[in-house]
Amino acid sequence: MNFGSLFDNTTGGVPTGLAYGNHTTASTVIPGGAMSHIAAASLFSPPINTKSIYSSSGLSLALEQPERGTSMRNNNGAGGDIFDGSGKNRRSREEEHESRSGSDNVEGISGEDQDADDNKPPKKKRYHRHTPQQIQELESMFKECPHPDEKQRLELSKRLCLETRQVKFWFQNRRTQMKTQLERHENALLRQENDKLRAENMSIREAMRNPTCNICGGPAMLGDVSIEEHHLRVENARLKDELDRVFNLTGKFLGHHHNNHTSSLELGVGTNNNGGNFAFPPDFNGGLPPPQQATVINGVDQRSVLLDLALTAMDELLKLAQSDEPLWVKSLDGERDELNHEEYMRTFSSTKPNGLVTEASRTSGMVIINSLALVEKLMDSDRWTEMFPCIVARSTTTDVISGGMAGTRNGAIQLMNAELQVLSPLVRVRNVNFLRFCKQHAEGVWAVVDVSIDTVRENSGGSTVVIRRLPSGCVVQDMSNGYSKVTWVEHAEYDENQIHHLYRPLLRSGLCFGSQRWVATLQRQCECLAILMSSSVTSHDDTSISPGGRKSMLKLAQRM
DNA sequence: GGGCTAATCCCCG
DNA sequence: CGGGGATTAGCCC
Repeated sequence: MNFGSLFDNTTGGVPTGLAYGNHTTASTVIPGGAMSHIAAASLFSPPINTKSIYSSSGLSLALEQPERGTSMRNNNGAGGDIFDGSGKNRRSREEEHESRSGSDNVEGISGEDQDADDNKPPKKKRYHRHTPQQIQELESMFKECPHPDEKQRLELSKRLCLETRQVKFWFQNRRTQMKTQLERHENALLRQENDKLRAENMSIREAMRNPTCNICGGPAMLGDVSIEEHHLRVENARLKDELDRVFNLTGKFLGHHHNNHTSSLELGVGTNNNGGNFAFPPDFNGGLPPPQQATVINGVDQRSVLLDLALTAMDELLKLAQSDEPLWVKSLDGERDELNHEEYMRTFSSTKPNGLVTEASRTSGMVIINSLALVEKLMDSDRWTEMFPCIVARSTTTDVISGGMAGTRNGAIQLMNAELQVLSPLVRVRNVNFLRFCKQHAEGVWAVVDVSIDTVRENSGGSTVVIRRLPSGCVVQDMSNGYSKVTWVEHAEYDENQIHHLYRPLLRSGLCFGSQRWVATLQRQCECLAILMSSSVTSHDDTSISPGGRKSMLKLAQRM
């Protein structure tokens, strides 16, 4: 059998054999003539608008060209002119196929016929395309169910006059095609993403070649790290310079000179003035518990260093407390004095700390407490914490360098650790290590000075100083009316980058840790105590004071 | 030569 | 046995 006979056999009506016509006569592939009516109508009428119907289907793309071989053949089957146009060539090709397929059935659907004629070259496929109508049906079926079961395939094969295996192949290939399409789509998306990232990468590289400052928009000369490093180097040089001067002073004071030092001592003193007006007595310990064993670091007695530190700090505090303009300038609200930093640097031969922000303020106030009691409170870490609950979260005396002289706090030097706080969740607690030195300057005149010491004890040299108290503290002078005049100086420096930006203005104006706050708190606490002391201490019906607060104040009052 | 499609081969569950 | 991956064959551009 050949296609010629198949086509000629119009009574059979259907060239269904198309691919397998060699062995499958019309009668076998399309049983009976029942198919002929439907098939003749649906399969062989030329597609009106094939493209619109199949444009979405990859498998049916080839069908967009109805003049191609398959369609031509189908058209021919419908009675069209097979010699029309290029049809002649195709016809001859088909004839080749036909002649081949006539005897070659290796890949034929009916395997049992495979060796019917074995004197022909095997494995030669015939070229064949399903008709647009068949494709359309298959596509619509595929949309509903990409995996038809056997029953569905059988039904479809009958309806389309295709072998069930053909239907099976078609669905298999269609799924493969669908998968390939999806992969292509994904690849396209990935390529797009890749191009985008590549462009982004290029722009970042370009930006890195010509860095601009995010803040000023100008060219950035240095990266953040190197700026920080630069600041650290400058600060380090400054500290080394200060250390040299302090060691020289220590040498003068103690009668020996330290030539070499590599101590990691960081001094919070902003001045290098010699203490001058204060001399330690030979028995500086004053009969009080002897100081702890001298700590020697790199050949330097740390105790002597601390003594000198205390002296210079006290000297600075007194000068700050006693000077007026131009060192101090009244603040706008008139409630405190603000330090004239330039004058300060001239007076104390200080250098401006690089990368740090300094805050210095001075406030005076009358406080209903006598100097001895106040000194006692300041030198006792527990009482000090209770006195300034909103500023000091916690404090401990870590070391006593000197207990004072003759049973008093005069000359007492101690190392303390404290957590300074601002009652705001925005500002974290600042941990400071500092030296506190108490000295009586005259009858009824005392001064207590604090100055930060960082890494002295640990000798680690690696701690980060967030906040450092430069010589700060108070000078208290007894008044005749039971009050005393307290002059509080608060001088600190911060790494502004480590302070919450909302609090920078407050810090700069001293509203967080400044002298005003210390004095106000001191006054408030002492007034409460005075009230408690003058009224009935046992009165428990004052609901304006919390039980805890009352307890705390009673404790303080009883100690006074 | 590469894309598309029908069909085949082969492996695996 | 069917599904799916790999491959082949044939055709077209």
